[in-house]
Amino acid sequence: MTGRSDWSSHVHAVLAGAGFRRGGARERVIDLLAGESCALSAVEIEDALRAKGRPTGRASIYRVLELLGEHDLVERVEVGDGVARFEPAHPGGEHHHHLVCDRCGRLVAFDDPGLERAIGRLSDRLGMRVDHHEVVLRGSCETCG
Amino acid sequence: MTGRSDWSSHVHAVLAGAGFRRGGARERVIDLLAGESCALSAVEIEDALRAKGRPTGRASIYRVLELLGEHDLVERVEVGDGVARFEPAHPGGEHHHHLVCDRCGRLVAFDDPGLERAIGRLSDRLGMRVDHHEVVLRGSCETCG
DNA sequence: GCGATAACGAGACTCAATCTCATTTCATGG
DNA sequence: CCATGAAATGAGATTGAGTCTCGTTATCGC
Repeated sequence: MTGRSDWSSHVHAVLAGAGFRRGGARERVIDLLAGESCALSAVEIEDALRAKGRPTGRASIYRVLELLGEHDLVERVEVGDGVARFEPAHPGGEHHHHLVCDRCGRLVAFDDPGLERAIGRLSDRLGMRVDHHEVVLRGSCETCG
Repeated sequence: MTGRSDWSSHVHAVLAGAGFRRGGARERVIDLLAGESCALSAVEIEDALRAKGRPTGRASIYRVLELLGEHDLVERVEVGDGVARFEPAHPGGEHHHHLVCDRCGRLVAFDDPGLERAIGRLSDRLGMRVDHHEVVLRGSCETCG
């Protein structure tokens, strides 16, 4: 199992290896993401950092997220409300997908090996290189059920 | 196989059955969608209608798309560029998903029974009602391969 | 036709996301 | 240890998809 601070050091290792300097904004965003389990939007990150007394420029937050995304260090999740959310991407490749509750809007994470296998077989059949996939289910969560 | 004008009459039947009046904007959007195979964004619809000499208000286009969506007459597709796209949803429930080419941005449609079965089994396992699902693959298309 | 009301549309508005550019910070070599 | 050039940052302007308002227009049951 890949832990939280492990992700953080993985991120630092990758970025240092790619020749990037360190910077305050980057550290703050990485710290925050490392400690959050659910996906956060850029605006939520901005608000959370300000609330923690570590205000950070909007442009920097988007820049950091873009950088992390380019290096496959975060996963971008879009559930149809026009807002992009981000969560740590773990090096092993294990990942999960999301169910969006249409009643309360809550985001529920799940994983399913059968689904992953089906997508793997599909990639082979299509004969195209598939680097990434995202599955979004819509329905109602246990609370709203 | 469900044809184009078939979708159009299905839409009219559903809306008439639900007690909606007809209106110019609605007809224009439905006509356009019925004739297009790929998913269109609201802005693309606005531009296409204006180009065809049938200019239609933006608010009306969004209203029509929302109405069609509420009645499962269109499928909303989001591929991560922050723009919602819409395409006719056929009554049988058969649908497809999309691969987005990261090089040229092209949208390629595909369907896969194995994937649908995996999602069906997953819904059962989760024990939550799953009304809808969307799968987006990212990679490179045949042209860019 | 007439009237109630649904449908429409011009344009103001919201807000996530992007862009600009001046300032600050880093890390390297002298 | 500090000068220096590049990278990183951030305040604020800008963009653009999407929403909202409200007065006007069209539909359809009577």
